[in-house]
Amino acid sequence: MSKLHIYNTLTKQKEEFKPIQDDHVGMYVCGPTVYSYVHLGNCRTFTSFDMVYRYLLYLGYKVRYVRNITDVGHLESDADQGEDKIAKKARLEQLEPMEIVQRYTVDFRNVMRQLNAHPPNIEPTATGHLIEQIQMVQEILDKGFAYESNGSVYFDVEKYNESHGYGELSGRKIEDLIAGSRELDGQEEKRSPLDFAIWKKASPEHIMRWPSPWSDGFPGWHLECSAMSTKYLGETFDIHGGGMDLKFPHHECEIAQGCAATGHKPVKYWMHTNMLTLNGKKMSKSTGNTLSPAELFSGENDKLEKGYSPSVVRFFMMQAHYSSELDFSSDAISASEKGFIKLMTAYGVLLKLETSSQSSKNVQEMVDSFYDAMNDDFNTPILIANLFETTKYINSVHVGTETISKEDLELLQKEFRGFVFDVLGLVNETESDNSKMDEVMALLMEIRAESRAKKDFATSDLIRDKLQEAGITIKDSKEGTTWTF
RNA sequence: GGUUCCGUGGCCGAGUGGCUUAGGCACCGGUCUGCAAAACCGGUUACAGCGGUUCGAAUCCGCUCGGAACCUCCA
Repeated sequence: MSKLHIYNTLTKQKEEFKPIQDDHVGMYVCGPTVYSYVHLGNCRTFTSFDMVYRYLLYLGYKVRYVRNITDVGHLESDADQGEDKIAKKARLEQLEPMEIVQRYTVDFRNVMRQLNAHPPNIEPTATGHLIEQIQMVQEILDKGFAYESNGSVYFDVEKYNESHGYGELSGRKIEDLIAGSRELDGQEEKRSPLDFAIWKKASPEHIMRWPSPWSDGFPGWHLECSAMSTKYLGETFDIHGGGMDLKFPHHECEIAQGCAATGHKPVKYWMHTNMLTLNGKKMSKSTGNTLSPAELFSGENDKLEKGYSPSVVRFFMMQAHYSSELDFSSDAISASEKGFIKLMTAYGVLLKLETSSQSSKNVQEMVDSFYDAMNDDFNTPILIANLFETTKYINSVHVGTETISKEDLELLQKEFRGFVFDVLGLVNETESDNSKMDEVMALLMEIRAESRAKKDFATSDLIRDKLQEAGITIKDSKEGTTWTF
């Protein structure tokens, strides 16, 4: 069988995945800034990494998955003299910053739970790690890669570049960056426009502030991830993930901070997920081009005629590779819903399949194809294509044109279930565990069968049509009648 | 303006040198059915344009056109 390969955005090639420490994997993913409700684009990234996490677990790795909550520190812009996003929103809404943080953190966790994403093993917050961040600022200062200016501390990019090379991840050259940098207000404290704050002195009206050796202030843009990933995963860990839009400058700065503080690169495999677009453009809070999960699930929005369940949304996302752009549209999600139902129906059939002395197809090869797809840089669209090929086989066995042995059936049930539910993280929403409902339906099926036997099709069709209106579909076959939502 | 990426059939979306007619949705025909639905079998539509490399390119190179991300917070 193939081995897991990951496309490393640092080296720009697929590499065999070899954890630093035996079968233990450390994975850090940049989480959301909780200053407003998460939108579907945010969810795509976290759903993609949830799939990565799930597959690593499925392969038997012991994974420590850390995903932060950014509740401080991202500056609005340099022009704002360091006004904090959280603090700004707080003033607008007349709330305490931590109240804002709490509200949107709860919303975020709720949405991710609906999407059936596993919670991370550790979900650290920036405000909970001020001491670690201050220590890291000091380390970088001690190593000579930062300087203090008027109470703020800046990372010295040009000095760092002399010994380490800045821009490796994003493919940028420092000369180009200098040439392309814009003159902005409030930068006179910096030696170079490329330098970035790792500690920022708070202006008098700034709400979120902490004491430090340099000033009452707050940590810089990129420092929290470096401090927290180091604390929980060590100075060098296996996988660091995030959205493509974080590649520069955020992740570039993380690499620089890590190298400056410890002398070596912090991450072995960098992974970046691509954007979910709406109308061909990136979803963005600042431009308002967004669709919220709640709107999508309920259907209460001006973009869709109906709502789609979280599993359908998840399936839709999994039908594209994580590194490709994915455009959201009503037609696309609608097509995914039908495919999703087909897959779930096939799973139901798989559980009840009758066995023969031998299989008419090579089931082991099918199962291998699931692993091969995922081992090739988590290629979920190929996995799903292979699952649909298997679906055809399952249905053929059901109608008797193909056969399966007892051993193969057990294997296929285990792995099909594993990849669909454990790896892709889908939920079989068509499943009913309501025994009362089953009894009522059994009665209706019996009445209908009797009407059909008496050729009273008016009654049988009435039952079928009314149930269809209620969202329940009847399927007749030689073995009897079944029903699904 | 700079950096990077993309452009696949009616729609979504894999594939990156030769055999995947990927897969899903839609559509058409057939089997099954009291009629349907589902399922199964079969079919239709393709690699943005132009030029080059090659025995051979959707896949490599160049140009043109179109789109996206980053260069300011952003998943």
